[in-house]
Amino acid sequence: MEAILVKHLSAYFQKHYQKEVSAFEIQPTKPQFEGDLTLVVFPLLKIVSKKPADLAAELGDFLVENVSEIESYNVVQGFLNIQISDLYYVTFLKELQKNTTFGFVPAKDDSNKVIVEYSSPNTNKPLHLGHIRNNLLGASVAAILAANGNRVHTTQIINDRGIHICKSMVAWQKFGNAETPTSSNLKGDALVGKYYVLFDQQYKKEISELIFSGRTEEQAKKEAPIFLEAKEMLVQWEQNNSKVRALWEQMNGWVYNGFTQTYKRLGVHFDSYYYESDTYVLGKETVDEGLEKGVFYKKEDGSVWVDLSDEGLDEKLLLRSDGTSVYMTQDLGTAKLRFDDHPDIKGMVYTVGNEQDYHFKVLFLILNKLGYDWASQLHHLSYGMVDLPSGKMKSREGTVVDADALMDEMHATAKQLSQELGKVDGMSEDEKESLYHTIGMGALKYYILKVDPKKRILFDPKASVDFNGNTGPFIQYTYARIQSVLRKVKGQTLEFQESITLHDKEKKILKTLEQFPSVVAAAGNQYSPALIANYVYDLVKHYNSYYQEVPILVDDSSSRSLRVVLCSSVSMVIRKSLQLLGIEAPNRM
RNA sequence: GGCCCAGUAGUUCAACUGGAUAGAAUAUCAGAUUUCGGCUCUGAGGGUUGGGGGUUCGAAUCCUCCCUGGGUCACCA
Repeated sequence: MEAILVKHLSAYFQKHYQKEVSAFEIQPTKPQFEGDLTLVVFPLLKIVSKKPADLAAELGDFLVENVSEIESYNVVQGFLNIQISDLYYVTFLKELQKNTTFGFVPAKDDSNKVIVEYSSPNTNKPLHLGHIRNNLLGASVAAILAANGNRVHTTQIINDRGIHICKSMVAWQKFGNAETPTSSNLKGDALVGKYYVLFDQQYKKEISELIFSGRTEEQAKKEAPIFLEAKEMLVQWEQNNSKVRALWEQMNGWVYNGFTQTYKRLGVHFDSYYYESDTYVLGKETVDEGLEKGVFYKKEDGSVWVDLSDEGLDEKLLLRSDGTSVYMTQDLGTAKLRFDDHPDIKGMVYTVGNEQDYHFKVLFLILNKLGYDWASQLHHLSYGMVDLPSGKMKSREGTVVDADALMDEMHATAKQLSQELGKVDGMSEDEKESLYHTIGMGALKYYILKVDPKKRILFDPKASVDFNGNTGPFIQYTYARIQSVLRKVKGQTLEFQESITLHDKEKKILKTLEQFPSVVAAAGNQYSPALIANYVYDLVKHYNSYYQEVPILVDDSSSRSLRVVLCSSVSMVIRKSLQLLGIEAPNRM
C-alpha cells in the first residue's frame, strides 16, 4: 500500500509543482487517531511553502479522488491520516492465500552470494552460552539474508591449533590414563575440556610451589614444568611430529563429534569449515602485496606495519620481526582465501563478539586499502555479552554456562511446565520428548534473538520459558492453537465474499500481515532478527485478542470463510517468521 | 588516559532509524470469577528517556560537555 501512495504522491508533486520527490514519511497511524496510514507532511514544506494543514488537506483530496483504495482522510496538524478501504485488505488477503512464498524473495543464480561466518570455536573446551548467542544470530541472519534473495553460504573458522590446544593434550597425556569419550561416557568436547581445566589446576599448583621456593610470579608462570611441556608440544606440532599430530587429531576428532551433537540440537548447520591449522600460515603473500603497493611498511627489525593514523586509528602490526604472522595476518589471508574459493561472492558477514570491534574495523580498512573491490561488502555482525542474573560469566571462576547443560535445563523446565499445565496428556513418550525439545529450544532462541544484537543481554532461563508474555512458547502456543482451528475446518471451501465489513481486530491483523515483506527486507539490511521477533510477537498479540472476541468456529455467517483464511494466513506468517529465527513451530502443544 | 559501545516504568525489552500523548511483557496494587491465596479475566498506578546545553516546526534518536557501566588499545588468538 505504501508503494501505491508513494507512486501517486510523487506523480502529484511532479505535475503540480514540477518537483522530484521520491521519499515520503509514511507510517502506521497511531491508535489514538483515526486512519490506517499517516503521511507526515512537515518534510514536504521545504519543497512547497504552505501551511502544514493546508498542504495535508490538498494531498488528502487528491488521494481520495484518484486512488481507489483510499476512502477518506483527516488532518491533525501536519499529519495526514489516510483511511484505506476494506476491499483493499480483503483483496490483499486473497492474494496472501494464494502466495505461498509470501515475504520471500527468490534467489538469483548469478548474484548476491554471501558468506556468513559464525560460531568459530576453540577446540579445547565445550561451547558455552556466548556461543549460543553467536550461533543463533549467525544462523538466523543467514536465514534472513536467504529470504531476501541472497544465496547464502555458512561457514566457520575453527581455532584448532595453538598453545591452548596443547594444554589439554599435555594434561590428557599426563592424567588421562587413555580415557576416551566411550570409556568415560562423556561427550568428546566435554572430555577435552575437562583436561583443559586439569591443566590449569596443575599449572596453578606449580606456580604457587615455585613462588614458595622464591621465584617471582612472572618467573613462575614462565618456568612451571607443565607449561614448558605445553610449549614444547607446540613446537613439535609445528615441526609435524607424527606422534603429536596423531594425538592432536584424535583429540580434535572427539571435540568435533561433541560439537556436531550440540549444533544439531541447536538446529544450526555449516556449508563448509575452515581450520586455523590450515590458514595460520596464510596472509604473508597479502603482506608482501601490501608492501609492494606501498600500503604497508617495514621497520628496521623486519616487522611489518600499517599506518592507520589518517583514519584516526593507530599503527598496527602485521608481521613479527621473526617473520611469523599474527592474528591480523591470518585474517587477511583467510578473507582472501574465501574470495578465491568463492569467486562469485559479493560479501561476507563475520559473527563475532563486540570485543573485537576494533580488530574488524582495522581488518576491513586494510583490505580496502589493498584495493580489493569486495572489501566494501564486509560486515562485522557484532554482538554484546550474555550476562546471567548471578553476574558475569568468567571461565576462570567456573561461572561459564555450558551450552549442553543449558539446553538440558531448558528441556527440563519445558517438561515441568507442560506437565503442570496438563498439556501433554494423551501423548506418546516420543511426542512428549520432541515437544519438550521444541518448547525448550524455542524459548531459548526467542529470548536471545529478540534483543538487539549489539546490546548486552541478561539471560534468565526461568523467564524465557514462561508461557506468557513476550516469549517463544507463547508464540508457539498461538501457532499450535491456530493449527487446531484449521484442523477442525479442514475440507471446507475457503471462498469468501468481497463485500464484507472488516472487524477492527481483523483489520489490525491484516495491517500487521502486510508488513511482513518489509520486515524481512528491513531485517535483511540491518541484520536484525530482533525486528522479526518483535514483529511476530505483535502479530500474535493481535491474533490472541481477535481470537478471544471472534469465535471462529461457532460463527456461521458468510464471513466465516474469511476468518478461516485470515487464520491460515496468520499461521503461515508466524511459521515463516519463526523459520527465519530458526524456531520450530509445533502443530500441537 | 585515547578510541568504541551501551544507559528508556521496580525488572526484562520495544519505539519501523528525526514524527503525534515514549509502548509491551513482567512485578505491584485494586476489582471480577471460585475449590484456598495458585489459573483466567478487567482495570489502575508506575517515566524529567543518566544529567546539562545546543540544532528545528518536532529529539529517546543528531551535535557538544559531563556522569555511570562495559569493551579495547600485545611482536596473544
